[in-house]
Amino acid sequence: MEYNHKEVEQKWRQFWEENQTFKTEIDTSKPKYYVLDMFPYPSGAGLHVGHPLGYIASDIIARYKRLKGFNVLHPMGFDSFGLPAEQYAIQTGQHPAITTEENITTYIRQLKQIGFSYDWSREVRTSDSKYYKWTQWIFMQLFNHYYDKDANKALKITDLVEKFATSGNKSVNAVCDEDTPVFTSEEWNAMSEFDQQSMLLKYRLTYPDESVVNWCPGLGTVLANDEVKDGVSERGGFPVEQKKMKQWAMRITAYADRLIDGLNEVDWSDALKEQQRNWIGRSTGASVRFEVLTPNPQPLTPQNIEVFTTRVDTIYGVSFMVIAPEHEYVPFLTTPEQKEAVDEYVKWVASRSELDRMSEVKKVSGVFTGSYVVNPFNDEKVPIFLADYVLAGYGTGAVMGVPSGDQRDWNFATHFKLPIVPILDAQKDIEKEADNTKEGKYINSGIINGMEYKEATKTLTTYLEEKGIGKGKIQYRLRNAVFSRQRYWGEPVPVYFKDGLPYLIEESELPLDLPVIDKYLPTETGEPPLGRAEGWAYHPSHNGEGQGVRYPYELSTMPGWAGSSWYWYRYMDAQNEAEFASQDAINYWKAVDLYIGGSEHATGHLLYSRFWNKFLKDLGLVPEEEFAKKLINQGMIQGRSNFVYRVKSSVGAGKNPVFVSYNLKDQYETTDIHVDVNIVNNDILDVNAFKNWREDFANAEFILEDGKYVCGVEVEKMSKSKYNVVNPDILVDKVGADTLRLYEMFLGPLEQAKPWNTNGIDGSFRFIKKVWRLFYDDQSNFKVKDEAPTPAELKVLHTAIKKVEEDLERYSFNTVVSTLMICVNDLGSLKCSKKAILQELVILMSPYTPHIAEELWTLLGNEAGTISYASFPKFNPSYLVEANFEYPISINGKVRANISFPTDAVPADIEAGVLANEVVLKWLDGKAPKKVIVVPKRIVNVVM
RNA sequence: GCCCGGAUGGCGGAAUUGGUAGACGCGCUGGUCUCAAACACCAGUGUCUUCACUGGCAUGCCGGUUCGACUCCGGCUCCGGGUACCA
Repeated sequence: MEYNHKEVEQKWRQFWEENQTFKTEIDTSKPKYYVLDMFPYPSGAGLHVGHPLGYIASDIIARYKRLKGFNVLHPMGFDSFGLPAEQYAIQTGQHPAITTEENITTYIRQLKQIGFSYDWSREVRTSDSKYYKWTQWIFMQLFNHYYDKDANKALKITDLVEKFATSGNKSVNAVCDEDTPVFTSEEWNAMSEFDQQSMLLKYRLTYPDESVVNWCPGLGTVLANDEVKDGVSERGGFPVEQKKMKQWAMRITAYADRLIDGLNEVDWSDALKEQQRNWIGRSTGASVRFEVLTPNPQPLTPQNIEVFTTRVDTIYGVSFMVIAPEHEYVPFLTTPEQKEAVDEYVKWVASRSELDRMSEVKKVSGVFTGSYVVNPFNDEKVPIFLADYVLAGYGTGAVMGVPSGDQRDWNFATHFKLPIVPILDAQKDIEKEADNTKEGKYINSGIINGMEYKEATKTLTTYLEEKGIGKGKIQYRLRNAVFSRQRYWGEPVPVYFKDGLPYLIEESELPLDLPVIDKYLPTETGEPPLGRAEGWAYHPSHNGEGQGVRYPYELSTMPGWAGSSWYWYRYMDAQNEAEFASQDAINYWKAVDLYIGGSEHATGHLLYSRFWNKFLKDLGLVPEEEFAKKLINQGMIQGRSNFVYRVKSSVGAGKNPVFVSYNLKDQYETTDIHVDVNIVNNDILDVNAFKNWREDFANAEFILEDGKYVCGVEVEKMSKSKYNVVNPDILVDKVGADTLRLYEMFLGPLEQAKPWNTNGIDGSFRFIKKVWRLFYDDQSNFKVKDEAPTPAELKVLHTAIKKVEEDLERYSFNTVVSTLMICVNDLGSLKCSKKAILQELVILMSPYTPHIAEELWTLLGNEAGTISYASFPKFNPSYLVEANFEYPISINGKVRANISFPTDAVPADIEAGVLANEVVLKWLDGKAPKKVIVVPKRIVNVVM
C-alpha cells in the first residue's frame, strides 16, 4: 500500500478541527511557552511559498515545546487594516471590509491546509471593532499620560495638572515640546481653559503636531519617502508636494533611553539590535551657541546659531560653519554680494534627489553666505557656508567645521581653501587627510592646551554652562512618530474637537465605529474620506451639556502600526469585552518567548511595539519591560524564474511560434519569455502543458536537445508578472503538507535569504514514503513487530534523538531534516520494524510532519490525537558508547591513514601505535618525527 | 557614503568549542526490475593525474597566527539587504 497523503492529511486536519486539539487554556501546572508569528496583512493574492517559511518554523517549535511538557500558546490573526483593500474600494466601490473578509477566508483555508497547530479560537483581526476598541483605548491612555523623567515612567496627566496648580512647571522634570514656556502656579491658575489645554498638549504622550509631509493631492494622501520617486507618487505617478499638516504624533522619544537599554535584555540578532540603536541614535555631546556677525542685520536676523557637536574638544579647530541650504536663517545671513550665488545653490540643491545627494559624497559643494559667527572660545571670525551635506531636519541644521579632525570637513576646507588647524599633538599627516584621534595633548586650543581628551571635554562643558553659551547635551536621531493617515480603512481616533482643541470621548463610548461613507476618496475640500460620513460628530452624553450640541470628530485614522503594536496581548484573552486582556491571562503568559518574522520590521513595528509595551508597563497593566524575549528574522524567499526562447523569425501572421531549448538558443535570434514555473520540472518544460498555458502558444513548435526542452533560469523577486509565484496549494495537492513543511525547512538556515526552487522537493517526498515502508511491506502487510531492539537499532535512534533535540534548541531547522533522513535510511538498512524504535521515531518526526505522524501513531496502537501531547523521547547516552575510536592520522596536517584505538587508550599508547603504523613509517621515511599531537577522541597529528 | 549580512562541488547546503572539508538532499552516470515508461532499489559522482594504486590542488582573493584554519587576526574583491550624509 502506497502512502496516500491526500487521504491521511485530510483526515487529521479534520480530526484536529473537530477535537480542538490545539485549544489552549491557562494551566498553572505546566510551564508556559508563547510562540508567535508576525501576523500577516491578508492580501488579495493569497499565500505564496515564501509566507509559510516562518510559520512552519514556529509551528515546529510549538509542537516541540508541547512534547517537552510546555503549555504552548500559538495563535494566528490578521493585520487587516491597510491600503490595498482601500485602493480596491476606490476602484470598485466595494467596501474594504468585504474584500478583507474574503481575503482572510482564503488565508485561513491555505494556512489550515499546511497543518499549523494554531489555537484558532484566539484569532484576532485588527479591523474588527471588538479589537480596535482596545487600540482606541490605548490611544486614550497615551493622551491621558505624560512622561516624568524623575520617575522615569509615564504618569497621569491629572497629576501634572495638580503640580501645575500648586507649583507651576519649573520643578517638573518631564518630556515636553522644546518651546514649552516656564510658568508659575499663579500663571497656570490664571490661564483660560483653552490655554491650559493647549499647554497640556505639549506634555501628552500623543498630541496633534504640525509636521511636513509628502502630500499627494492626486491620491489624497500622505506618502512615505520610498513611495515617492522623482517628485511623483510611485503608484499612479501623481505630483507630490511638501505640505505642513496637523497630524497626531506619538512622543516615542520620551522612551528613547529605555528603548536602547532594553535591547540588552532581549535575545535578538546583533544586526537587528544595532539597527534599532542606530535608528534611535543616542549621541552625547554639547550644544554651543555662536554669535552671528552679519554686515546687514535685519529685525528677523538671528543673533545666535546653535550647533550640536559630539566633539566639543575640537572647538578651537573650527574654521567654518555650515548650515543646511533649506535652513530658515539662510535669507537673513546672505549678503547682497553673495545673494546670486546662494540663490543658485539653494535652487540646485532643491532639485537634487536624496539619492543624488547620497551617491555624490566625494564631490564637495557649498557656497559662502557672506556672514560670520564668532567662536566664543577664541573670538575668531568663522565664515558661514551652506552645503548639501547638512540636513535641516536633524539637530539644529547647523554644524561646526573642524577640518583637522573630520574628513568631510577636511574635504570642504581644502576645496574652499579654509585653514586646517591642528588641535592635538598626536594628529598625523593632517595636510593629507583628517585625523579624528582623541589621543595626545591639545595644542592651539586656549584654555585646554596641554590637557587630554576627558579633562578637556569636561573643562569646556563647564565653561559653556558657566557662560551660558551652551551645555552638555544628549541628542537622539529618533523623531516623534506621526500617527495619522488621511485614509478611511483604519481605526478612527476617539477624539472630538471643541474650540479647535482635541478632547477624548468617554471610555464607555468605545468602540468608536468606522462610519459608512459613499466613496472612499478625500472630500472635494481635501478633507480625509471620513469627512464624507454623515453625522460624523460627537454628541456629548456625559456632562449635561445641552441637547443637540455636536462637536466634529477627528477625520484622520490611525496608521497601520497601531493595531499591531499590542496584538500579542489580545491573543492571551481574545474574547474579553471588559479589558484588552485579563490580568490573569497577562500574568500567566507574560511575554512572547519566541517571535518569528521578517527583518523589514526592524525599525517600524518592532520599535513601536516595544514603545507601547513599555507604556503599558508604566501603567501597571503588563509585567514585562520587553514583549519579545527571543526573535528570529526569517530570510526572504526570492523567486526563481524560468524562461523559454522564442525564435524571432517565427513570429507573424500565419506562423507557428518556434521555441528553442536553452543550450541551442545561441544559434538563433530569440526573445526571452517568462514561462510559468508551475509547468516546468527541474528546468525541463512540460511542452503539452505549455501549449495549453496560453492561447497564442497552442501551436507552438520546439527545437529540443536530447529530446527535452531545457528552460533558462534567473533569480528575481517573486511576483505574478514574472510567472515565478509558487502557490503552496499546488504543492500540498501534489506531495502533501508534510513534504512541503519538511522541504521548506530543508532549504537552508531559516535566517538566510534564498531563492525558491521546487527542484529537490522529491527528496522530501521520498523520505515520507520511506518512513511508510518501515511500517508496510510491498504487499501492504503491516510489518511492525513487538521484538526487543538490537544495540545497533538503539544507537541509530538515540543518535537521532540527541541531534534533533540539540538542533531544535538552537533553531537549526534544516539540519534536523538531514538527521531524520539519516535515521530512516539507517533503520531501513537494518530492516528495523520494531515498535519500540518506530514509536520514538514517530514522535521525533511529528513537529515536522504532523499528519503522517498522527497516522502512524494510531497504527502503533496509540489513542488518536494524543501524539501532540506525548513526551519527547529521552536521550540515553549509554547506547552511543563505543569501544573503539577510529583516529584520523594526519602527517603535517594532511590525513594519511585511519587507525582504530580503544576509546580509553592513553595518548602515549596511541602515539606508540601510530608510529608503528606502516603508512606512517612510509611517510616518515626513516626520520624521527619532531612532534606527535594526540587529541583524545579527535585526531592525531604527526609533525615532521 | 554609512550600517548589517554573505561567498564551500553542476545545485540547495553540512562541518555546534580551531581537529578527517563536502553530511543530507537534488541533479547526473551506470545497473536491477519492466514489453516500455514511471516508481522503487543498488553502485558511482569536488577537481586534475592515473588502467589502478597513489599523488597534486581545492571553502571568493592576498597575507598572518597555529602542530593543525571554512572556522581566529589584518588587508582586499564581489554579491545581497537596510539607510534619515546624523556631525
